[in-house]
Amino acid sequence: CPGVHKGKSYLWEEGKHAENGQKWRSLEHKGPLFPPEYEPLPSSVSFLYNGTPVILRPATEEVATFYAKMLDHEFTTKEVFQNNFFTDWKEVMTETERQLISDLSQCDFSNIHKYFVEKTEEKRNMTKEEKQVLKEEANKLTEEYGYCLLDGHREKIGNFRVEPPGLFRGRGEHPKMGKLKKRVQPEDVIINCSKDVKIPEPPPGHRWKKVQHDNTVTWLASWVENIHGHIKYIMLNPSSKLKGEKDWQKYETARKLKLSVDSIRSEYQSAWTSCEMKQRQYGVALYFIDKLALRAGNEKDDDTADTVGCCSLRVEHINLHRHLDSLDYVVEFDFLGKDSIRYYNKVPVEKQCCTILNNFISIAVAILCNHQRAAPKTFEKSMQLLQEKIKKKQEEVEKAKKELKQAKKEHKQLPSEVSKKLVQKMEKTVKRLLEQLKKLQLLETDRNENKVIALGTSKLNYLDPRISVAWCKKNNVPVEKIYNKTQRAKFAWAIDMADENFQF
DNA sequence: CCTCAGACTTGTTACCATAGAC
DNA sequence: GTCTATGGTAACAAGTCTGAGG
Repeated sequence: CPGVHKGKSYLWEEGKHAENGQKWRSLEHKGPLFPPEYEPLPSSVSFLYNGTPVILRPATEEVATFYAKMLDHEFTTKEVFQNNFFTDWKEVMTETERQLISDLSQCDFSNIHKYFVEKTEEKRNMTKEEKQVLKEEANKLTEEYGYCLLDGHREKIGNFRVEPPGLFRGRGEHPKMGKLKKRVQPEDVIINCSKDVKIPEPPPGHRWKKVQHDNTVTWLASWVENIHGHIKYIMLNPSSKLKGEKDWQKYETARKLKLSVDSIRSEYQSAWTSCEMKQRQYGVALYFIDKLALRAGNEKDDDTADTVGCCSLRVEHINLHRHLDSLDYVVEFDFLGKDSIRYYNKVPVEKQCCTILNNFISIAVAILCNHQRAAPKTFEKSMQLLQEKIKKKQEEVEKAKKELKQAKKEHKQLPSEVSKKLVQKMEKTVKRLLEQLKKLQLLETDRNENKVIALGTSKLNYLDPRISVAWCKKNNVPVEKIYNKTQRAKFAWAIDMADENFQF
């Protein structure tokens, strides 16, 4: 139980740390453990191209072994995997190799594959004593690299090894499958530890990218991975005090949430009736997260598998049923979630929720349909003019920003009343231009939406004008703002009749 | 105010040791 | 003794979310 540790109040410590974001006071470790260097294949094991043995330089051969080891897996038969692999492999090749090896289908890795299968077999057949020796060596490494000293406590590290090179697999239909995950060098690694301790030694002949002493973060080492350009970290094991306390905190938050869950539920339910689309979306999304425990669903990069969560669900991911399996108002979910795991569920929901969803879906469909409608001739032309205006304004903004930067620089170098005035003037100009740009952009989206949604028709024929009039009166908006002269004439009856309390 | 890098959590899978079945 | 099921854990991919900085 965190919080009642050996007479020390971790609660108090946590509170103290939390104030300025400090995660530790002292941190000492030996740095990450690197995978062994590549061992070239024995000369008896040959790679064949077009049926003929070809000797590859070690770097090229290494990448070939990554592929060869995976030959048993289904994914090496996938086109995306093969293309990505071959592209990256060719980049490692020498010019001569690249000239020769131009077609993956002519590559025969089977000897290499066989070699590794035999090696695993050999390892499996080792005697008990040999296995024991290996085990002890591994233990020694864990003992040496697997622990750190955090605020005087010896803590287990979660992943003390740098990830070895290989071919990226990814999950689901990942567009980057088969790409080469490059070998990480000490020169790529940032070390994080405290100032007053022994700094970890880089492997002989190498240096670290950087050694820093940032106690507002919990990681011991980091590097940038080449597939997505994300940062990878060496962090503590979940058994550590640091992780444990964080976990505990998480559940405490959940307990607090319990106290306000009723008000949250009534809040999102009332959002269902909001006149704002955004609010209704918010209300339904939160309802699903609450009812079905869906993940939030953040925005994703394009070059990852197409998976979604609650907020990134698309029209094709749900089906609405008035009746299904003797139930009313059923939402049928079918989508790929985290790790490309399929989520399939049929959920009866409140009628109101179903109506809103239906509404969301019909807006998407309407847009789809309206796209095919020819826009008025004058529309294209006026939009073009508007876009030119926007472009011009953007250039003006850029120019003004540059001038502002320059003015700031000059003011910094040689501050004077004149230079200060200039900076202020430029700041004003930039602000004004930005506002103008925003207005133009707003106009553009407005016009675009008008194009597809054909608001005019609804406004004149389908929407009871008394609703709009009432809204105007209630919100002190002049009716002139929403109806022009002709429209006001047409709806004179409504303007006269409806007060702010009108209910349709 | 918004974006996005960075930090951290969550989840799957591969691998391995071990226990029980045969 | 060998085979196989099982459970733990290392590895690492794939999420979430926050806060610094433009």
